[in-house]
Amino acid sequence: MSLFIYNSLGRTKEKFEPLHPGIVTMYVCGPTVYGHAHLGHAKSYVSFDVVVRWLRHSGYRVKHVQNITDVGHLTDDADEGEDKISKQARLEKTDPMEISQFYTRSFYEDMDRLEVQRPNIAPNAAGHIPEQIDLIEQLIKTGHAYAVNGNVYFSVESFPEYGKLSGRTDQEALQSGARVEVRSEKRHLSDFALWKKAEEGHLMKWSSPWSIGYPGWHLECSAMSMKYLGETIDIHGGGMENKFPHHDCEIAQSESVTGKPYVRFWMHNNMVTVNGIKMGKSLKNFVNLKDLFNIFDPIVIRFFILQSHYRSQLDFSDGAIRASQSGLEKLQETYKRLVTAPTYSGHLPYEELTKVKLTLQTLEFDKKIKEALNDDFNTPIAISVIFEFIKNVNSVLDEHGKLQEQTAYSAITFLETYAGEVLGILKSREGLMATEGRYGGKIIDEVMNVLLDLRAEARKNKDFALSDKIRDQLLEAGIEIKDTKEGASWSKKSAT
RNA sequence: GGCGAAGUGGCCGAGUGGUUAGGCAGAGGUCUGCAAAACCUUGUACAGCGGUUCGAGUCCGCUCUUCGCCUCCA
Repeated sequence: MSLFIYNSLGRTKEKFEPLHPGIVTMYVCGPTVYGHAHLGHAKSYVSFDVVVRWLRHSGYRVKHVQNITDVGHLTDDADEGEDKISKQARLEKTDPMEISQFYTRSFYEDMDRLEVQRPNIAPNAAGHIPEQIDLIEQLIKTGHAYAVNGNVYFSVESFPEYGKLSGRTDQEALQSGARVEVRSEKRHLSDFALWKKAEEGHLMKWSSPWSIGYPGWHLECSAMSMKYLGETIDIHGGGMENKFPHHDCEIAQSESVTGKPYVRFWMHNNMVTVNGIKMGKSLKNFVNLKDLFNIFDPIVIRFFILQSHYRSQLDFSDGAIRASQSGLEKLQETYKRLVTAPTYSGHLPYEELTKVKLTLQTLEFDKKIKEALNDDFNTPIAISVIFEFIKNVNSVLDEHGKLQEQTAYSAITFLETYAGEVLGILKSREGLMATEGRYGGKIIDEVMNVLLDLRAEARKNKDFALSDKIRDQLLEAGIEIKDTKEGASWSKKSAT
């Protein structure tokens, strides 16, 4: 069974084979660190995290590079020429470096909580100025770039394929709607900056052969991708909004220098809307992850994201997340039930054996879920397979109250592999058994066992007043009791 | 204006030429001392209008609507 990936370059699903057998080189556009991460970051990085996890699960060594953009892109508002990080630094009356460090840490905090595995290499743009200057020099030398007044521009006309990713290939047509050209030092309106001379008061600047200034917006990805992964990489991921101009510019810069394909597979994830509307700074509807995590468990957000396909727009709403939360709880509960279910060795009576074997036949589920993930990382389908599976697990446990050892083992393995290792939506066994954290989960477990024993005894003596009192009071304390065939169990009720 | 995506049952959200997506919510039932949970049953949805086809949410055309990008943005 082969993996097929939708390649934005060509807009079709293509069979994926890495350039070098066994090793996948992958670059994902990272965040600009001038503010806390929001829901859009979550969607992007959770999606690509599953890509990495699935490739690794499939046996590849994945070399995953994700940049940190700490050289701010230019802002478009009144503070002309000032970049985002400089601006934020001025607002916060501090050093740009401090800003980018602060938000870099904040970013990883949030990603960690979302169970996003960290990249192998996380290079930052400010730390790779020489590499970027070097790339510009090569572009000038080969006639693809020119310097004017301390600025350097890439000459779009020198790269006939410019725009091939986004489909914006006809540069003349693109210009036709534009206003009569303001006298520009650029040779062509579509030419883009590789190096900008720093204006008065610009905080982040470096010396270069052309001026004291800073690199253009698109350069860092090309420079760092080629430095750490080579001239041609297997996968480059990013948000759809970056197709043009960012990714098209990357292609132009890189391929002009190397003469080789820059990226074999371009993957673009789609955007988040909030209650049906684009999430945008101007609309003031950015959903900050730190705020969101106060309301919902980060793993619920992760699950919510993976319930839709990475190439689809995802609409965020309170109701939708709540629905996901209920669904995920069911999955977690079933896993817990499975892990704690009594098992027995030996054989089942014939009719039970056939039933259990048929219903918990994991091979079939294994095949289905592999097919889904190999089909352009179709996580919604993968999740639906997991739900079918847990329904069968519950069904068998409802009927028998116990599982044959081998069945239990393969069922647990199935969940831990796909829901856990690949999708990252399963809480660890320890996390399920105890209340999280440092407050002595183990002790609480033991106290709960005492309470549950007492209640079981009360029920046995038909002292329902007492047993209900225990149940009701625990519920008030946020602990829910469930009576199943395998005995009573408890779980923390979700906050909402 | 240019480039692109999409309109699916109460909600979210897959799929795609003929067979159940899945989750949440709802209804009925089983189980239970009661409840919760779980399980079983239940929903004949694919924007509208034409066309292709033995057969279309699924392909084609038109219409309507929504959304994204073209300016920093995941």
